[in-house]
Amino acid sequence: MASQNKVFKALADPTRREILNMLRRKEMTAGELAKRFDMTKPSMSHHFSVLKGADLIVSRRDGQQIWYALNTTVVQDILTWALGLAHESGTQKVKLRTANNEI
Amino acid sequence: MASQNKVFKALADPTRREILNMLRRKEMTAGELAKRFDMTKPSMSHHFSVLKGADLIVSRRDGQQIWYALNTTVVQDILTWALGLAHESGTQKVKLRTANNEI
DNA sequence: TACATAATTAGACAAATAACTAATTAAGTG
DNA sequence: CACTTAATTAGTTATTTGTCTAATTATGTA
Repeated sequence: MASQNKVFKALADPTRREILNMLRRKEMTAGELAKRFDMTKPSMSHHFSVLKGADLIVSRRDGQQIWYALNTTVVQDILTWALGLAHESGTQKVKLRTANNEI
Repeated sequence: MASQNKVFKALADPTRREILNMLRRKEMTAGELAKRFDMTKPSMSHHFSVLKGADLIVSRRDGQQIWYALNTTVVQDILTWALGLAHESGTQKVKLRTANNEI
């Protein structure tokens, strides 16, 4: 995990959690994302920067626009952390699968 | 979930995450917990209060001591949230089981 | 009651955070 | 080049957060 602390600090803000939610299905540009919040673009830029610093999102430039996408690897790390809490360690091994039995 | 925002704010501090980790296996008293951190008891008390406010821990008094224990229900809520992020919703249903196939 | 122990509450303060406006960078277009 | 659009960076400010010391509450015991 990038830095566990950066990840949890990033998740502490509701705007940033909502950004992650919006990126769940598809990548989006900074402008597209910003439009959906009642906040200035510089403020949104700051949130993108915090999410990037935590490795929760990745970005790429395409012309004038910057596309942001969820980094599911770090989300998996959060899951692993929460699983460690949820199930007393040592006594139980955990498996995490989809309905189709994929990892 | 108590209030999703309170939960994530509570998780944002490394001391509080460590407290949760220590409560993973067994409940502990405020004093026992406080001893293990390089911090005053009032500071620890504050962290307990934040964790309680987020419903991440529960407490009971036994004589002079207050016992704290992890509330695994809310930890499950965090898992559910992270699962929602990790797997694009709609296309996949998720199951979460232990090695013994318990829920 | 008087004292000790466990823990919290109150209040102060420095550091971190999230928001804004103004300025800047980068890319596209006439 | 001049201008527009997309986005970020710089700098300011109010609020929140984490820590401390001092005071208080609650319980147990001689």
